[in-house]
Amino acid sequence: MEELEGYVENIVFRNEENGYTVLHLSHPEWDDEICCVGCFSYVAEGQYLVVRGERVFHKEYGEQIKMVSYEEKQPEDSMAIEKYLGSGAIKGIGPALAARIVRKFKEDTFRIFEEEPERLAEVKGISIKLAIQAANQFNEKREMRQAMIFLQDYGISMNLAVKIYRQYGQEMYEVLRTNPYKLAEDISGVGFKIADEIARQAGFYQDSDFRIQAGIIYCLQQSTAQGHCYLPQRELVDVTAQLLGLDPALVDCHVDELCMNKQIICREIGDQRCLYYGRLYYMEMNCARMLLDLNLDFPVKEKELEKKVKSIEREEKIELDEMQKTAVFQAVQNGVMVIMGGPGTGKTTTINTIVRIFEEEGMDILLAAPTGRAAKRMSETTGYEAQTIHRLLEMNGAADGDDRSGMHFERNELQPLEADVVIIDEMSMVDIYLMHALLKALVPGTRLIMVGDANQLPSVGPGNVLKDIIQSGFCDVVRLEKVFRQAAESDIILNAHRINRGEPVEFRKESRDFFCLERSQPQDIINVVIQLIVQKLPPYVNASPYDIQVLAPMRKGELGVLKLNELLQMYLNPSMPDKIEKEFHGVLFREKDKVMQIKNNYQMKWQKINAFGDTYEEGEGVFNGDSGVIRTISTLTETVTVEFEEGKMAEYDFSDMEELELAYAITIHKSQGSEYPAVILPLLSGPKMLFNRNLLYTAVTRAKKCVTIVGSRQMVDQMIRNINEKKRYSSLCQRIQELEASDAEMLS
DNA sequence: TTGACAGG
Repeated sequence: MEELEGYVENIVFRNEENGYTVLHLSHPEWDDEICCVGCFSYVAEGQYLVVRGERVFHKEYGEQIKMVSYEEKQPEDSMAIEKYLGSGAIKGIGPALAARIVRKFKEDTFRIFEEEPERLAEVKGISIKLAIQAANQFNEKREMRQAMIFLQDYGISMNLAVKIYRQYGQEMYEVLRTNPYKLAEDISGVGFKIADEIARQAGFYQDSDFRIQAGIIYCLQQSTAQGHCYLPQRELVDVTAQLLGLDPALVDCHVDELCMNKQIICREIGDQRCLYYGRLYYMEMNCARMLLDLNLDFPVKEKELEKKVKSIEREEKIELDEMQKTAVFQAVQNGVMVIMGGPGTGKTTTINTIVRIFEEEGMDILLAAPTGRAAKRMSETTGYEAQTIHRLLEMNGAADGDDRSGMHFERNELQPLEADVVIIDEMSMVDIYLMHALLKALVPGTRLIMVGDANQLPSVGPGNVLKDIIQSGFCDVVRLEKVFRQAAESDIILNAHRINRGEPVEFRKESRDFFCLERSQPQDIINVVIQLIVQKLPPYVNASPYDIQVLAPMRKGELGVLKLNELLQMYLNPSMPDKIEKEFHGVLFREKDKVMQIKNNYQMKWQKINAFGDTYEEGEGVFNGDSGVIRTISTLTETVTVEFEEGKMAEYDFSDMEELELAYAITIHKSQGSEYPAVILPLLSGPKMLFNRNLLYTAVTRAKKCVTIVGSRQMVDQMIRNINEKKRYSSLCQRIQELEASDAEMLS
């Protein structure tokens, strides 16, 4: 970590929504300006800053400081004061006036501004009016600094303090005194917890109305982190009461008041009162409306279409089965449709044919997926450029961490996507936010084709978008069920289907691709895993140990990814005198290690190099979930070279290493969208929320040739019985059905 | 207890 101080010479880029800023810092003693990057809540050119951060090397923009924290500082010597005043920090005062002011008042300048502003007019060229105005500005900044210090006493970070001050200004003190919980409402980044702590310090009662209401809203917001779009009243009241340490009855009577103030929304589903955080209610509602509006009929001549499909089949040397043909026909005829299918059911072939048909009509087609990797795979399998939905919609300004406040999409109802067809793959990963954003950017007349496997892991964000759409029955859904892969009669596929149906898996003695080795102690499980990956499986599936993937449900714990990686590294890639190592954030990376990129990086350059050392292909972009092997580590150039699939070599600066993780073992979540010859699955125990049917299904279907579960059979059965996404409260399905019914009524 | 997305 470095610390440097200097003037903000110029602001190269600034996103006002979230503060993401690129700026140049200068100092009289430096030869060159230094570029700093980060989320600066408030900056202006001419400010004097103390910046702490890491020195990194950006491939395009060179050396820069990645800001970790910063503060504004008042300059002290007269040179610095003059520079500060003259920098434009105070309106009406330029370099010339600043010089004159400082020549007169020297080190006393700042005191004059604060205490005797009228004396500024003694300087030639400064009127009384300008003097007062300048002093006011100056003092505003001082007040801000005081406010910062005040807030920091409550344990509030600098960044939050700036946000709070920007929101309320001097009224901040009043807000803090009367209702600190307002902070949680008005300021993203201040949650109930921080507000509650401030309130406690300010002497608020445990059962104050403000506290209870803020608590209810907070719990509703928090429930979205569990994937809910709403909570039944009973459940909401119970969790809130628990959080606040109060009696449920006391909480319950506040719910109605919040509904009346429209702070939360209440709707009945069946005989159950459901409470929504407003934004989510409107999102579901709008999604339903937009989906229905999008679902136009496009009449076609079936004979001609059939002919076209035939000729594509001939050209591509493929043969579509009945369901695939149905999918193609529906795609052409409907504004909205869903294609569902597990791995190996021919989704790719179907998408390809659909793309070809539309292409021959000269239509504009856009392909996208919710993750970078899925998009990349879509590009590879279709031969058309696919991108993340976020990029498609030109996302802007998502801040780090959980703060989604600044995030928005440039493509929306005002500037919709210009396309005839939009095809989205891996729809199961799309949450209600993303769906809403996508739909807003589509106009009726554009076809929306959604492809996915509803049995995979649910989306990160709230909602059961794909399942709700399918269940609502408003559009055509084609289910591809026939398994084309050669392993059609394999136990992997059979068991995957059993898992889906909720039946116990069969471990047949004579099975050739689906095994369970029962062990009850973590250490035994680890030993078996190592034995499998080092000795037994490679010859069995005819692959190298690096092709075999260990998948674990969790990161932490005795059987977590972190621990497993440490051990597997020891056995698969032990330390050797000639292997260079580099520690980063407590993890040791070594040459020949199997690693994975954990963040989309569109700038990362890669090249393919032939046996003579010549580059024969190059490009950009490494995606979240891509795995590779460390080829070289250079302590001299401070770089790590990683070889990804197809010999793509990418060079990481040491400071980019936060984008890499060891990948002998990865979480099942991370494996979604990838396939491996063999999968080893250590399963023993863990939280019920996580150990569910989807997770097991996702893990099992990653394997092409062989699945080996090591651990508890009982846990396997438990997971199959544990359908927890049923517990995701969402109502997109109901909203669609309601609107569809009322549309029909209007027409009749 | 796990997770994605981007900007000069």
